[in-house]
Amino acid sequence: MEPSERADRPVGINDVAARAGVSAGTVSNVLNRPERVSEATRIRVERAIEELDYVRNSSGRNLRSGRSDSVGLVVLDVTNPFFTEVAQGVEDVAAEDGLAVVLLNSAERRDRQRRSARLLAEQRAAGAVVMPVDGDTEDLLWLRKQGVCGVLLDRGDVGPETACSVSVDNRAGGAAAARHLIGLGHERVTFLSGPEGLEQCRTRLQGLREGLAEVGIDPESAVRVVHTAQLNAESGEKAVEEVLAGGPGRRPTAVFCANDQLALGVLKGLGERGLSAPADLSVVGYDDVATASLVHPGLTTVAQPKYELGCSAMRLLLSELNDPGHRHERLRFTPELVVRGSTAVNRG
Amino acid sequence: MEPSERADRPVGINDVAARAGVSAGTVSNVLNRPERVSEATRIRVERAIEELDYVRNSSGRNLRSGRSDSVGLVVLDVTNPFFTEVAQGVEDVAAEDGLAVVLLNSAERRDRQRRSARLLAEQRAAGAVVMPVDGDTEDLLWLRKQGVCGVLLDRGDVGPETACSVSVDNRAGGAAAARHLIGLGHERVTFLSGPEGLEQCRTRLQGLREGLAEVGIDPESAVRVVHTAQLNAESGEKAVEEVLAGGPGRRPTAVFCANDQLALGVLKGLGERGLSAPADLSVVGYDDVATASLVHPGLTTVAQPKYELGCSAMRLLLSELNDPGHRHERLRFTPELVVRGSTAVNRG
DNA sequence: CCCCGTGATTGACACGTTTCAATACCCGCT
DNA sequence: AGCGGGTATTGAAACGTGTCAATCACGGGG
Repeated sequence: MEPSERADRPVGINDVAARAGVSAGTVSNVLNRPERVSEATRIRVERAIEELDYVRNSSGRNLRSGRSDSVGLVVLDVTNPFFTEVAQGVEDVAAEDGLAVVLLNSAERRDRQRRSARLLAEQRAAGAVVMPVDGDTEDLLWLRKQGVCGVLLDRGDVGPETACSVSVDNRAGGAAAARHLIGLGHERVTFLSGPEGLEQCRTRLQGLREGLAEVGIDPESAVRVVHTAQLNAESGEKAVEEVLAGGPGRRPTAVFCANDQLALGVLKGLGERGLSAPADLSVVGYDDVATASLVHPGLTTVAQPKYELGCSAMRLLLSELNDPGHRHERLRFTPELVVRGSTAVNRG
Repeated sequence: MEPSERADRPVGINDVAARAGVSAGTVSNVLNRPERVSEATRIRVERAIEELDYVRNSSGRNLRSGRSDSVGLVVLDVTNPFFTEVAQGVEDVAAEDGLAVVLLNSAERRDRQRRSARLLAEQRAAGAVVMPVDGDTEDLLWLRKQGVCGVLLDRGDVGPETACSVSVDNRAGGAAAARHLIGLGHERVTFLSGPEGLEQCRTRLQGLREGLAEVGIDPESAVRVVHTAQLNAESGEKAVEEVLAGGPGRRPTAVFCANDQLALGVLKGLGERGLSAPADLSVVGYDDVATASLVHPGLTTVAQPKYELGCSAMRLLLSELNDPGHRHERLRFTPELVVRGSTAVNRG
């Protein structure tokens, strides 16, 4: 139709310039600093852009500026609703600034985390929000050395002189669960943990113990710890047997799970054995994922501000990117206990 | 420490070349076609790369090649477990080929879908897997015109001469649900749909009707349709009232939900009214998300091969990218009914 | 001793954009 | 008419990489 339609070479800024009868620099100005160009030419250029269906090539732009306009989000498990809500927050805030979010999934594996970091470095990403596998912040530090500023999210620790970080007070969460259970008269509780060595699990356990100690209960004898292979429902279901074990006298009256997924698994496992919460066992989870309110009985759980976590992490990142007087910040949220039906007064 | 450590200008291919005493072209060859370079120099270059901690700049590479090495995945809702499982599949397959996945969230909004498309075009993404909002394939076509080859996933339709597509046979899914309910003696069923006009909902409903007609039941009188504002649990919960409405004689004995989220909401809503499935109402969902097996009673649902959906979409995309003799393909899965506790024989 | 073939390496250019110093233009004032 | 000052536009130079024709080094064969 249009005789000026060239071969299949994509249309570039020069084609637009030619069509509008101006230089490439002017087109660039129209795109980036419209105030510097007269209205007449601006309109002419805009029409040319429209007519040619020009879309700018960000490779060129990034090459020139040495910086890309996308940020990375390295997440531990895309299928875990906790992380996707965080991602939602990150993305919404990033969108306000026109930044694209590259979602990388480390699947809890160090090698994949490393690959993700390399990738972001190669892209010269503007920044990255990373939830390190297992508290391993090495890749984050490497990224920063490469000039990609990174914010630490929810796990691990680097000094506040090194990078921003946002986290939730896991100790307080554990203590809140403890106080709730004590208030209901529970004195023997099992902590259902994830794989050994996970920092967040350890800290939640620590909070639980401290909460018990506060009221004079000896944590050593009152809490027993059971480890699972993974932080998912299947593991929780399988662990029910072991949670309940220990002889009738020593059978716990409550279980505090490191994770909602685990807790949901426990609820299911109880049902399969003809038992139920809270009659046979009070169950407390952690995270407050959407499903927690859908099961019956509803899951009592320690709620984390997931969406806000993502938002604030991204805001800190934006501040570091745009604000020249930026000082690293260490943001810390306090979780809140949400009481639903899975816990009740101990009638043991 | 190293006196050769330059200013904070990032190290480029030229720095490596200088350090190794070769030309930039040779370094590039080491990186991209190692077989063309002698072993001695290759080792020397590799050491230089190591020593300088060089990471290549993909802006330059992409600019040169006119193509980036990442693919887009445009998804309707990052927080919906259905989509995240699909994303998992896409990502796993992409990782095999060293492609990065940029996850874009259209949040069911046309404008955000358009933004995502623009972004991918600007990045000159190698390809895109897109689940169009509301069957709107316009952006996909535009992307293809821009040279970004796109695969259509799960919704909408373009002719197979235009692009590859992967979908699930929604009609068969609806029919399977119908057969199951008929087998249990249900003859009055409500279809709980999403917002009006969603193609997938319409087709599932159509399948339901056809399944009923097969055995001589008149769909017109047997099925009633209730629409909700969104395809989420909250909407399902709110819709319970309306689902149950219609007077005792006309009260349905079963409800078929367009979505597991809706179905889970219905289960919750029933509980809040002192009712329960399947005693008061048999409930069937669609998708088989992880939660479906965790609630009590377990949710009978039409299972979609979510992970495989993602894998195949990405495979088709890879084929189009790498295989010169590629022919567009239209892949179609058949869903499978998973029977759990939320449905039972009609004792009305 | 020269020529030629082969394989390794180089040098220069192209990719599409932004930036910035330099220029062209216009207007009002002396 | 000439000049100063402001604004609009241009032209050329980067940015870091991949490619490819041209060159170089090295031996073997005539």
